[in-house]
Amino acid sequence: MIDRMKGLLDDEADALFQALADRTRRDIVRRVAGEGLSVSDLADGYDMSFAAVQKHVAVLERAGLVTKRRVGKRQIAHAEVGPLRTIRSMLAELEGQWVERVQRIDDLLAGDQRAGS
Amino acid sequence: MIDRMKGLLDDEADALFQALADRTRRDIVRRVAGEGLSVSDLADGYDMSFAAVQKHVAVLERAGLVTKRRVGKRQIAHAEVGPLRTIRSMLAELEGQWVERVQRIDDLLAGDQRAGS
DNA sequence: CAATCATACAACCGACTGGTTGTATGTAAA
DNA sequence: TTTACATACAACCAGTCGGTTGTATGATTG
Repeated sequence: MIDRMKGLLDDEADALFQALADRTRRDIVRRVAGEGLSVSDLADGYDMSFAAVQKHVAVLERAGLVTKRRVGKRQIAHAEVGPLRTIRSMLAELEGQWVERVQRIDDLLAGDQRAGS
Repeated sequence: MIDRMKGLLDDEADALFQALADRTRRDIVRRVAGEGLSVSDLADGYDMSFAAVQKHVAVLERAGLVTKRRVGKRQIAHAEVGPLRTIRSMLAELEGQWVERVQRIDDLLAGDQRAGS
């Protein structure tokens, strides 16, 4: 594994953890997890300006956790589950000595879903 | 579930994700995962001052990811695996394969996912 | 077309972060 | 006790973050 690749992985991990290190952004991910929501609909749910919510969505988008799809004049945000699994496998690695056991549990719980990032 | 408890959980999640949102701190967790390491031994591994590494360890300690145990004049840092599992279950919740079940629980217990930051 | 709604983005502000250096304290060894 | 080593902590600095307001652009509706 070349050094540059490790840097990229670290960049991705930085972005993912940083994106989730804010309760509003975690809540946004939860709310767009099922069906998508427009940025305005999202913003209505929080006691802050539209622009603030928009910036939160932008952070999630840059981290790859959310994608937007334009529908008419609205921009619908959807959660991307792949990066979440990436984080979970990173955490599994961090757990170290328990990594195999945990991974086995994950595979069981994930069931139909593929496990690689 | 009272509102204050959700706030505490959010505080914990904020601290955990924030603590892991730095590659040096993730590396520290990796390095102390098996046997512990003194702060100086840790600091030798990074191209930054001892004080900087010490502050990273302090952040991990505040988040509960690392504990220190004094041995002689050294302070040995150990990784705590519990909080890592806490994060992993939070991520599992976010992933949405359990979204319906989780949503039902949330609706029963609180109803208000919206977090005024 | 004009008017309106949804989004984007820039500029600004206070607080926090990640690093530095310097100094103080505690423990061990001579 | 003196010396040296390991840790703690305060003060400082530049950059980032989470929020604000204001303005501009895009798409839908009258």
